[in-house]
Amino acid sequence: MARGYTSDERLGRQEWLENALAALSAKGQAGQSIQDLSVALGVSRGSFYWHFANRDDFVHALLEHWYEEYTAVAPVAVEQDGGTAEERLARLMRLVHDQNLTRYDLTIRSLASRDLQFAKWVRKADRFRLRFIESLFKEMGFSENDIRIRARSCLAYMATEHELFDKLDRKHRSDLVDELHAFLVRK
Amino acid sequence: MARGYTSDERLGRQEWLENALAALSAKGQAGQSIQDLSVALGVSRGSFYWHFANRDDFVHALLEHWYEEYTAVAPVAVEQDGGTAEERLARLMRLVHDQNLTRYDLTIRSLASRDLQFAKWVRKADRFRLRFIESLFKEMGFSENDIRIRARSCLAYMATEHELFDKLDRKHRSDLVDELHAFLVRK
DNA sequence: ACTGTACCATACATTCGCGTATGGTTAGCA
DNA sequence: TGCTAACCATACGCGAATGTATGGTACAGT
Repeated sequence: MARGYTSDERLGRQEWLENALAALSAKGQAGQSIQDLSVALGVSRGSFYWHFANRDDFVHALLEHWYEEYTAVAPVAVEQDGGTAEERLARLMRLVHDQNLTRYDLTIRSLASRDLQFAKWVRKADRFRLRFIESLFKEMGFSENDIRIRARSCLAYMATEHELFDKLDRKHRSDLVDELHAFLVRK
Repeated sequence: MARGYTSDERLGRQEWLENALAALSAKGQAGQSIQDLSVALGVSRGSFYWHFANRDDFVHALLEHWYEEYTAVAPVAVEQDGGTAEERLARLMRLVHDQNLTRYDLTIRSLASRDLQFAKWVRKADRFRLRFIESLFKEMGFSENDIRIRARSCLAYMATEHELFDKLDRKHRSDLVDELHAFLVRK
């Protein structure tokens, strides 16, 4: 009683998902209960059960949200500005780095490991990313072998640079992305 | 009562840790309760609490076990056979791939995300791996820039190839490691 | 003013998981 | 044969988390 809503504090389903992603990644494996998530978003568990039927429904929605917002968007944004394949690859790498699009990868993979049905979203994302990067190297005229190894190097690096190198030296992480690009497109 | 032990079924602490790693990585985020772990190892929770004081004690021991058995061992095995830096890098990459030394990386990182104290083991492993790989490229005579980018590419690839590429095409994963080596040491 | 819709809080009931206490089984050793 | 250490099972108490049921607030439309 007498809590006094302001419409700013009320959440839609998309806001729930996006904020939950941030909360999950921040608090790690702890604080992943519905109670903890709710208080992190400033609401009660009643809000959660309004938007989601149960925990599995929530996780499934979270995976789909992540796939759309953090994987599917990148190639679209990169392709619409045109340019050579090298330029588009450079823009992709800069985009992924600058927007930190892989920041939730670990959290998502950890969540998805609970269930084979969940894991499908992750494999779908992996396949999608790899196919797109490979298409860029193919357009540059590399051999099948070169396409495979360069695309996979690029994917592995971009998917883990945040986790692996953030704490080691965060100053030059941005420059390293550009240098990696030069290294990968070298004939 | 009347269960009838055979000494094969009884577990030491190290066996507990090693088998728990496998169980955790197999069952994912689910089945990570002490109950689930115990039944996966064919014992009851009483066995767990004989070897470990509580859950945190177990996780801490698990991280230390993982660091020693899956990270610290590799450079030792590689260095003792000598050879050029290129040969040692090739042996390292083959060793990590063939023994699947990074197979528990994701599970470990997920566990370590619970606590800052836990996360120190992961960062220690990341630093250890990177320093060793960098030392090999340094010995090959690469510039500081080349050392950074090649060592990081190597580390990122080896740490994730199992997760990223296993389901895509497992037939050629082994060849890809050799091709990556050739790509990374190219002047 | 009235009504429906969207969103949220709170109070249950129930199950789950943790940690402890206690007793039991085996192998080795004297 | 007796004793001890290592290892395990089971039962118990308790707090935590899940899902549900219910009532309440705000807003938009009429």
